[in-house]
Amino acid sequence: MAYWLMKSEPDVYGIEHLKAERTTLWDGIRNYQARNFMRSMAVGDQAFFYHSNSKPPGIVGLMEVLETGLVDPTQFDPHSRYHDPASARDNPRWDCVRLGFLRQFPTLLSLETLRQTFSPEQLGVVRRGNRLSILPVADSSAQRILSLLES
DNA sequence: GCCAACGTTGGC
DNA sequence: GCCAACGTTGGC
Repeated sequence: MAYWLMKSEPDVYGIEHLKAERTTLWDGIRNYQARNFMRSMAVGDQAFFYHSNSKPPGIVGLMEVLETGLVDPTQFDPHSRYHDPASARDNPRWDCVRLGFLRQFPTLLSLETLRQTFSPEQLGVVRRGNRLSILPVADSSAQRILSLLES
């Protein structure tokens, strides 16, 4: 079982939304590197939910990968901000995964604390200017994050 | 609002 | 294939 970190702006889609919905399609990813990380996800993997563009930014919860290799429907929706006219229905460019709510942490684990704990090599999200919205998290880092949240 | 750190696009 | 221009993310 692998760990991931997935960013979302809480105003757009936050942990509260997922808690209410129970599961969600993680669509709208339009970055090839992030897409490829999604493609390497397996059912049963877990992902930290990271609130970006919020005060303060940080990890707020934990999700579970329920389904993989799903076609992202928003690429074919002309009314969606994620519409991609260059993507063909018989050869979709973008896909997504279905995630399930596991838990919301009682406290937020801030980016500042993450920076104090991890180097950019250990945890990509702490690197300044990292725009990737989906990142792998090493097992040891995931355990460290979980232990920080317990204390 | 600024800017770092990219990714994308398009002319050549 | 190179590279300048431009766009986006996201912290501060």
